[in-house]
Amino acid sequence: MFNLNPNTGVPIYRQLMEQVRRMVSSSQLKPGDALPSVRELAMTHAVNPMTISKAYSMLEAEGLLERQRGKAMTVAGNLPLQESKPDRLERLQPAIENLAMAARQLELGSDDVLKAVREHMEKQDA
Amino acid sequence: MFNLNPNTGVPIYRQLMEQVRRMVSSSQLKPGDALPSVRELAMTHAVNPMTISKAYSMLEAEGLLERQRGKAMTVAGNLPLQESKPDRLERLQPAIENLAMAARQLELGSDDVLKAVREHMEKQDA
DNA sequence: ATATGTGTATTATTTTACTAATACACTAGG
DNA sequence: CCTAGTGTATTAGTAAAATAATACACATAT
Repeated sequence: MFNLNPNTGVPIYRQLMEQVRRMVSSSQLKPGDALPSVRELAMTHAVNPMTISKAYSMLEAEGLLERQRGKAMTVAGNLPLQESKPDRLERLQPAIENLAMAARQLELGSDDVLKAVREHMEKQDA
Repeated sequence: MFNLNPNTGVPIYRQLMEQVRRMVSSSQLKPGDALPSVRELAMTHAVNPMTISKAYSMLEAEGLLERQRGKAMTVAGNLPLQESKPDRLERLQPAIENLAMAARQLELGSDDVLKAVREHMEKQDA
């Protein structure tokens, strides 16, 4: 469900927060949906439970998740159903800027970059 | 010349290392070329000089840079002139994978992603 | 020689991220 | 009631990242 890589330099709890935000934004996680348990995520990603709990707590502080004693964390109920495509494209911008910077420094033109992106995403769908 | 953002979670010295590697790979930095001085980079990016020095030292340990006492750091002289396009595309992969993951979680299709990338890169060239 | 420019070593401090091992409060099902 | 499942608090420790303030060794141009 999530993709947590401890070798990117990006803190694990930050990776998780960002990915939850995206999936809520696209309604792959809808209001009321339960999130994977802290211990389960910690197990499958070989990470300390408190690292997961930290991400969940910060998302609750943001108002994105709701906490109920003794039960699994759920997506907050007072959220717009799905963000518009422009809003989701806005969330994609940092990844695009990062890609564009790398391409510029590698002196790869938009044609080469677009081809590489297309090939990767088609492989993904298959 | 470089783009160092302290808010991404990625350590500054790692950002710098990666960007130097890319520009050497594309021969925007050629063997013998001097790099910006530690103090200059530290000033313009509001960063501690030792943070820059750490990146330079690690790149020297990699064999990418050469150090000469009292003089500026230079690109090592024993490097292949420019990496092939396939090799540079290989270096682009992490940025592509990151973009594809974000798109998948945002439920944005390849058409929308490609359009957004194209628009961003065209704006860049202008 | 002197001044200015390299990178670096040193020492100390602060902040952040992550791990570890327990224990607690609560919910739900048998 | 009891057990297994939630998230969390607690306390402690380790490691990484970045800052800060000096000081050193060397090169280069004046």
